[in-house]
Amino acid sequence: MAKPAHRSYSRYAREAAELLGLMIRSARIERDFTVADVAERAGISRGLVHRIEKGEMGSSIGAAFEVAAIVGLRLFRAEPATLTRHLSLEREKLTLLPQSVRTGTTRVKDDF
Amino acid sequence: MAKPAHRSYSRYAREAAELLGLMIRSARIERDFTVADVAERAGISRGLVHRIEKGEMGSSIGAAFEVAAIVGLRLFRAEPATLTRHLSLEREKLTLLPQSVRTGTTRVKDDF
DNA sequence: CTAGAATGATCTATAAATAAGGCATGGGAT
DNA sequence: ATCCCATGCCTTATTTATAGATCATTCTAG
Repeated sequence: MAKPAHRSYSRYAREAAELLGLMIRSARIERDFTVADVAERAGISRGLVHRIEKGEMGSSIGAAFEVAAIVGLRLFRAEPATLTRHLSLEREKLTLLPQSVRTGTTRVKDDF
Repeated sequence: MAKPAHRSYSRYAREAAELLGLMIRSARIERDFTVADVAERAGISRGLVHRIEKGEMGSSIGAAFEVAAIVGLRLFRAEPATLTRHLSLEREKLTLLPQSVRTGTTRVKDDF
């Protein structure tokens, strides 16, 4: 069962989503794309593009990032090629970290 | 009717989602949080946190950004306060742009 | 090596997101 | 001012994501 109703979000998360939406809208307008244009290109509905631009928390990551890509918005301040490189670096970084987190023992921080 | 099936995404969008997931996982491990910890704090299921970290395109913006906030990941390379300021600036910027895009006439670019 | 725990994956119901269409409004061009 | 079209916002049917539980696997600590 999925019990939820209306979820609560932190201010940071809400503002991040709203900022993403506004940046998408700016980029879209600067490129002279209509909402319908972007929707068709992304293969999603006009309404969804609209909701993404409004920063609604329910829209999917896939749809939002696809729209961002279409309007030329650079996620993570990175060009496509740079993004790929960041990805490789992050993958490497993760191999150096423990693959599971030990929680019960709080030893690392306060065992002195 | 919603007709879709499996959507296709651009490489850029897919890599951005994967990168976000990996960065979340790195931040979580560095902070010694377990997946279950983060799920409880975010008010979502353990499975969803896992899918977000895998960069699956279907997860919601709200859940992903909330998790990012919890593990201390800075979205858009901005601290919370900075993010709020960026948001204000972006709002202002948008008031200066046209509120609807004229598409039919291709005049702007090639009318010389 | 063993034990315990975290992770990863799968399944079912339920909740939520999405598509599609229509309609009202407002902005922009003429 | 007028017309046209993009935008914004509903509603409904359908698809999809999510919760929650369970089980297998992999990691870590001892």
